[in-house]
Amino acid sequence: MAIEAKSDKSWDKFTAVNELARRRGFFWQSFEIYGGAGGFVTYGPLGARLKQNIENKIRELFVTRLGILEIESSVITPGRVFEASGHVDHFKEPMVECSNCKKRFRADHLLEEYGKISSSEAEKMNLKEIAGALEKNSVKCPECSGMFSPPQQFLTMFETTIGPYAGAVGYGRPEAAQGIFVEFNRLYTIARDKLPFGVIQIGHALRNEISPRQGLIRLREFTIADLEFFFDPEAPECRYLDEVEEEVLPILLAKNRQERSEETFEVSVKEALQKGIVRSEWQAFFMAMAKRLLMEIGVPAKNQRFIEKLPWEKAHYSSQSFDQEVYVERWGWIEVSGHAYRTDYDLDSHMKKSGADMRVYKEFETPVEEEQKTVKPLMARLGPAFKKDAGKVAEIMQGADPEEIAKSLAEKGYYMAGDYKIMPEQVELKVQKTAVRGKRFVPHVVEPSFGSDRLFYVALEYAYQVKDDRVLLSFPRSIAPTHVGIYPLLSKDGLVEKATEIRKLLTQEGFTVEYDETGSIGRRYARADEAGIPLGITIDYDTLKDRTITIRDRDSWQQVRTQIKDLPELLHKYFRGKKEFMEMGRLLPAQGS
RNA sequence: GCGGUCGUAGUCUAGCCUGGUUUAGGACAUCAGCCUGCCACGUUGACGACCCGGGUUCAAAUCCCGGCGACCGCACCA
Repeated sequence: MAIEAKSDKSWDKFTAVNELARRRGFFWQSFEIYGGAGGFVTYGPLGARLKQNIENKIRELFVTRLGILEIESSVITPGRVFEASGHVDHFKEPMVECSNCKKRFRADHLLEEYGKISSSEAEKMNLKEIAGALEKNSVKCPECSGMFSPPQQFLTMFETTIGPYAGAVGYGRPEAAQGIFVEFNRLYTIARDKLPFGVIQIGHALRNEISPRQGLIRLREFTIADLEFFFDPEAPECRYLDEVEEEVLPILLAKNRQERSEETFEVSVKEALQKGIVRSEWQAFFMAMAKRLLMEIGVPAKNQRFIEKLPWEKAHYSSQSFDQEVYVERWGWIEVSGHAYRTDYDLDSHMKKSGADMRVYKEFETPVEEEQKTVKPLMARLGPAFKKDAGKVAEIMQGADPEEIAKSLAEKGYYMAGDYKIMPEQVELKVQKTAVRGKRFVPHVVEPSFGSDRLFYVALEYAYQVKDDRVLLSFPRSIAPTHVGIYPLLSKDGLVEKATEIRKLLTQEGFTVEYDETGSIGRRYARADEAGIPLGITIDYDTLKDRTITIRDRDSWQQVRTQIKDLPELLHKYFRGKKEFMEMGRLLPAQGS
């Protein structure tokens, strides 16, 4: 318990939160009966509900309010998808181990530092080449000058085969984003061929972390909320910008980070865009939304910041990245969301790999007149000249660049179509004027990506409070896993029956309710505070007389008295943030023991 | 993966060094009563543990080895 735990020197919030979480059923490490497995957690009843509530906040913010489309795709993904996306190449690291001191190093980093090999060069090398390069440059262990073991690749994606066929390699997705990109064409149609539009997916992702630690902060299986927002790079304006312009973003710039400065500077969204700190309006918009999301789950603005990623820290697909970080007691700043400008990288890669056309068509406001040279083979002349090869010749010419044909005919007096010599009189050169009404292009993407488990953790940590040696979880009311507790003051004289009635009334209204009649009333309040239940309804003898009850506030422990019949409406308003606790009834004088 | 520290009921912990004293002790939580007119009251009782495997020994929670897991540091974290 918190009371004893506090006197312990090793006490910190992380430990306390994890302990409470396990005890009260928010989450715990999975597979405990088999000794546990690192990087996997089970969310218990309260945790599962809290997590859903947080994820529903994301939905409310993006799906409901902005009309972002939500999809759900599979975790297991054919290998080609992640070959195209670049993950197969980038999600593994060549590592060497010093055979003397056993320290492990990234082989490519060693080559960059001691072998004067550029990072792009080092990245392209295979294991043999790396081994060779290490030897050639006589790279030794920087710690103890020992020799290295042969380099090995460590792939951080979970690999499997799809069906019984060894050749059908599949991976557990390390992000939900690719599930959106691969379905782009269909989604674009469903969005009725209009940009901009966004698609979100909240689901599990897998990363075979070398050493997952830190509880919920780094898991091997976790929930990610990836939002891919597609827009026309020539029309990059964000239509909701005015809603967030004045929102202040605390930003730690890459150039300051390189000077080892931790100084964030506060800019409004508007300024950040004007000064070019954030390059995309949509990205700035989503950063502002992310800040609001975190505030809504209980993290004050002063404990949030955005850091710009250094070039080598950025994901392979990103042209500008910011991490949203939240301050937690144990580890300092931890990432809760990433904001990447993915440009057209992913769609372009899938186009190349799959052959599917993922461009969208854009009509110009006014059609553009374009002059185009065309070559028309005159079959009447080609026929007699080439006999049965004439068809083939015509085909070659139609595949060739008309400009080149014209140029050759003009300069040399003939044109070589493969092995065939074409004379000017065998073709008709024309300049054709066409009205080009639009063009095809690959949309750009900005991606906000939230780690659901980390949001969950920070919500828990920020809700954690100690008041008079009692623990309470002060969740914002909109994410509280349980809405109201219902308590008969005593378990006799008809109070239980009355309480049961009220319980039924409120569950039918859709509230999540915890009914508790065991132990003293104080104990039940304490239990409820620890589960983060914002309101408690107590049924006492006056209830039987005048049909009123008391509502108790978790955070202030104050009580108001009100009519049972008003409860449903009052509670609905309270949980939608349209009524405050003190407005729900007549305040009762503080009751002490 | 490496090094250090550690692993006893739901939670926290005593015992381990120096093997037998233990039917493994306590606190809190939980459950069933009694009590109780608003903040972990009191009281009676109940439930409940030596991470897993092997070894040493007449005897292992205790000593040794291996595994798993946790925390810290190193490395890693697109």
